[in-house]
Amino acid sequence: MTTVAPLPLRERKKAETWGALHESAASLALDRGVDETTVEAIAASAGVSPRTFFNYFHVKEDAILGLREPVLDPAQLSRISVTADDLVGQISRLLVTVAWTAIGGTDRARRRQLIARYPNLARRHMDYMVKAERLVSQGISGLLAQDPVWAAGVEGFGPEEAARMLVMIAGVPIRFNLTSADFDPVEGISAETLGPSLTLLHDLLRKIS
Amino acid sequence: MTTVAPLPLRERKKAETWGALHESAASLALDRGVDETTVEAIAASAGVSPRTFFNYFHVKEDAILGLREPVLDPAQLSRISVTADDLVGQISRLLVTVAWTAIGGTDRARRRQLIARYPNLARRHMDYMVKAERLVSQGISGLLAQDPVWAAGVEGFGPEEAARMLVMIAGVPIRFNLTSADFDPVEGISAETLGPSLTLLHDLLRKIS
DNA sequence: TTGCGCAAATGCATACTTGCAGTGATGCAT
DNA sequence: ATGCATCACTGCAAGTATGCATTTGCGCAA
Repeated sequence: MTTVAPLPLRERKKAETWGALHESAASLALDRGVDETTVEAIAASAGVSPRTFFNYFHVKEDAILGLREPVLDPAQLSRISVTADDLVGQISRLLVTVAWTAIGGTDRARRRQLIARYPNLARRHMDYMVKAERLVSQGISGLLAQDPVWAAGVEGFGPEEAARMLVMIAGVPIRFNLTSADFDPVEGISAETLGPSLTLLHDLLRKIS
Repeated sequence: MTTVAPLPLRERKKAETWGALHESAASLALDRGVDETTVEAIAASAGVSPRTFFNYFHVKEDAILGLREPVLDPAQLSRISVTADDLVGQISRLLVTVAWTAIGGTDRARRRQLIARYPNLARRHMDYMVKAERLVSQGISGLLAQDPVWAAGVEGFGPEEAARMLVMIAGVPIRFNLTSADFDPVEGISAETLGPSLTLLHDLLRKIS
């Protein structure tokens, strides 16, 4: 049996406040509408001050969807092989993971209803993509620096810059999906939906080079 | 002799209001600082109401820098050859033009001082990049649709989607420059600074495909 | 030239967002 | 147990941003 980590009181309270704010925001938004749900109401319903709300979420929409800051799991990063041939595909998948674990946290059914009714909520995905790119860039940069082939850099650019552009390239199919008309903000991006975009990318690259 | 187009009074006044707001914003920001310059003060100095300010600029920073909405010049679009071999390079240069004419409008020396003192002002460049990409995407989409090779689409995607991804790829070297540590927000991006990034892009693409 | 339609400008109300200073509870070392 | 440092939370104030209804004055045609 694994003993549950007994969170210190402080941590626990913080998690509770976060949960209360998210719960309040989501349920208020669902039954009275997003624009009709004010930060003041959310805070009141969660039993904290409006000022505290902004200590937990940058913007109202994040509270409604329950978004957390993206985090790069070192274990997943280390699974990347910079010498394998589908490096871009690997990075794309890593990007999706980083951005989506931040996004897809909570209550699926309610998310679906909310986003269906208020598509604007999904606009925040792009922001999280940007943050994910920054994180992954740093990670990949470290990997390249350790690799004999990449460490020397490319065309006068160091491995750090190579990593930055590599991640931008890998981000293209994701941004492409994110801006597609038929993108499903609840399902997010999966291997299934990312695949065709990666293929298109590779095809275009072949066509133009 | 060409007679100067006698702008209707309405148009002229609008241009004057725009100029007054920009002038007030820039000069106030320069001598008392950006954060110390309120929209209220700008509007007062320009002789209009604070509400009117937001009819001209989305955000305070845009007024300080005098940014205009990006516009795609049809003449420049028609100069693109979708069959030439450096299509990505062509699109990149077009993107730069579209985004930069919107940005580099006014008084160079003052821009330099402002951005040197308040680097955060330059963060707005990315937003204008996004708008430029949308415009150019639509344009390129039209071109591809008329071309026999592209019109059929690629890998099950139509020409609009091919255009969208193509423009995203072409945007990579620009975003790369925009996020570089040594990027000069006043000079912007020129053939000179775009060149190396395009080379890096091509090199990476060759390496990974 | 008179009158109508329209766009710019305005006033007002409301909400979002952030910085700062202060307070109390928590966690930790003595 | 005591004292201290830290952190969550709070209240207040200022500023940014937007929607809506109303007024003002330009442009145009009868």
